[in-house]
This record gives sequence, structure tokens and C-alpha cells, in this order.
Amino acid sequence: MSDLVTRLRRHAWRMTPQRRVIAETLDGAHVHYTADEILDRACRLMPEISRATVYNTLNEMVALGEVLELNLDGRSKRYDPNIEHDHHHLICDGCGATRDVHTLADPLDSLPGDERHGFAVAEASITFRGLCPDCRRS
Amino acid sequence: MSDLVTRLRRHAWRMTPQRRVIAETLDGAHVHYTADEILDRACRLMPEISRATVYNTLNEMVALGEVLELNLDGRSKRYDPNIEHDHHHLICDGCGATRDVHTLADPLDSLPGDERHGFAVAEASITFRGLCPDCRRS
DNA sequence: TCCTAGCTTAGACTCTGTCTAATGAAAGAT
DNA sequence: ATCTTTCATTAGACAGAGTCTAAGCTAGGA
Ligand SMILES: [Mn+2]
Ligand SMILES: [Mn+2]
Ligand SMILES: [Zn+2]
Ligand SMILES: [Zn+2]
Repeated sequence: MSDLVTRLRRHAWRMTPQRRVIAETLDGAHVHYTADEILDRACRLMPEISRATVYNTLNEMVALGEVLELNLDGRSKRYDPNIEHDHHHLICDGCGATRDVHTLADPLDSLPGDERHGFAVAEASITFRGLCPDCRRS
Repeated sequence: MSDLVTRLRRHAWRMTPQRRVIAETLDGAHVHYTADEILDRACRLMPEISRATVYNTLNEMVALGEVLELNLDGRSKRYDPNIEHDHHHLICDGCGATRDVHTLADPLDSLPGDERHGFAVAEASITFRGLCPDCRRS
């Protein structure tokens, strides 16, 4: 049983066959698919699934707090089922490869009170950029 | 004379009237306009300027390293002429207001070697999210 | 002046994502 | 079991952001 499916069942939310296929497609560690990649993979299991359902379902999973929506590159959004362990992302400027990374310190602690401008700051995410081993060589 | 225009003149890059208008529109501290906002403002000074030129010019300024491209919200990219002082961004989840912020520690230092996966990590940017004073009240 | 490289332009095009209106499935009530 | 109501799914139209193309236009060097 997919871990994401298990988490979704805890919510008052109909688990339809389409939603199950999307959740199983998206499940796993270090997964950062775009909506269209999820549609492609889901179509292998359920060829008649529609694009609108994939988009609707991903938005609902995000609203339920069980999936994170990432804007890493300004192109398509990516969906990350790994909400358990707080983590950040390291992206290769050459090929776009994305890795999960963990930091020593919580970035929220690095923002002093007089830099908060009266905001109730809830979250901080770091995007690290550089060149992956393959792209360094070439 | 706009500071951004001054910086751009140091490059081997033709300073046409269109490019000057775009650079003067984009110049300033704490500026984070979208391409369409820049087009609107530039049109007040030069009504016949084209959308393609605005997009081309912004991409060239980014390639020259004189302007930063920000992907803060997954909608339109924003352009930031403030490359001098390293800074990060604080965004209101309610209204989208964006503030420049400065951190105590460099986030690059919080990524240990065994979390770099062989990458040559060049840059780290933090996006802080929360509610601005206005959005907290309502 | 002429030539050439590079710049600007309108509009077509692509990609990503949302919306609509109709159909279809699920679950509680009877 | 059937009805009823609510919610989910679907195809396709639509919208926003950005890129590309082909043609004409400048600016500056020979
Ligand atoms: Mn991740
Ligand atoms: Mn800024
Ligand atoms: Zn790479
Ligand atoms: Zn706000």
C-alpha cells in the first residue's frame, strides 16, 4: 500500500480509482514530478484518465497538506509527496537534476525580528543551485 | 542616470533607446516587477515598444548578471535589479506582497559537504512565507 | 555612402494550467 | 433495491506567460 494513499485515507475525501492511481504514481521518496509526468505515468495504469482530473487531484492533495507544490524553475510546478521530513532542494543549473537536501540550521532562525516587517513568518524554503557531477565535467 | 544603466554600459552591449527605457523602468531598490508590469511602464515613455523587446532585453540583462530573475509564486517571473547586496525574499501568502530581507547567516554554510551530492553549489536563496500585517488582521 | 551585424516588431505559436457543461459514480435515505 | 443528492470525471475551450519567426530597421564600420 502506498504511503501517500494511507495518509490520504485519513481525510474525509473520496478515494476514487483515479485518485488512487494518481497517488500511487506520485508516491515515493525523492519524487518531484510535474503534472504532465504524472499524467503520463497514470495513463499507463488507467489509459482513460483525464488531464483535468490529474490537475484537480494534485491541487486537492496540496490543499489537504499531504503533497508539497514546488516552484523550482519557473516552468512547470512539481509535486513532492515527502512532507514528513523537512527538507530543501538542490538543483543543477546544467541539466535540471533535483536532489533533496537537509540543512544543519533552520533558515527561519536566521531571520531576525527586525527583518520580519510585522509579518507572521510561517515557513522558509531554500533553493540551492550549482552544477551536478556530470555537468561539472562537460 | 539610472544605476542599472550605468552597470549595463560596462558591458559590450548596444544601449538602444528601447533598452534604456526598460533599464530605467526597472531601476531602483526593492523592485520586483513582472515582464508585463515593465512593459506597461515602459509604454508610458515609449508607446511603440514591443512585448518581444521587453522579454528579450530582460533575458539579456539576466544573462549579463545585472538583473536577477525570481520565481516566487509559480506565476510570472519577477525581475530584481538589486544584485549588489545579497538578500532574500519574504512573501505574504494572503496578498502576495514581497519584501527584501537580510539573514544573519549565509544559507550556503548550512549545507554540509555530505549533503552536496558532488555538486559544485554556487548559490542559495531563501523564500520566507507568511502573512503581512494587513492580512493578519483580516 | 554602402554593408553588415545586430535590434525591433507584430503576430503566430507553445506550454502550463484553469474553467465549463455534461455525464457518471457513490452513499445515505426510503 | 431504488431514489436522491452530492460529488467526481471528462473533453474541450479558454487564459496567461513566454518564445519564436520572418520581415524591416538602425547604428556604426569600411
Ligand atoms: Mn523534495
Ligand atoms: Mn529583491
Ligand atoms: Zn547537471
Ligand atoms: Zn498580505
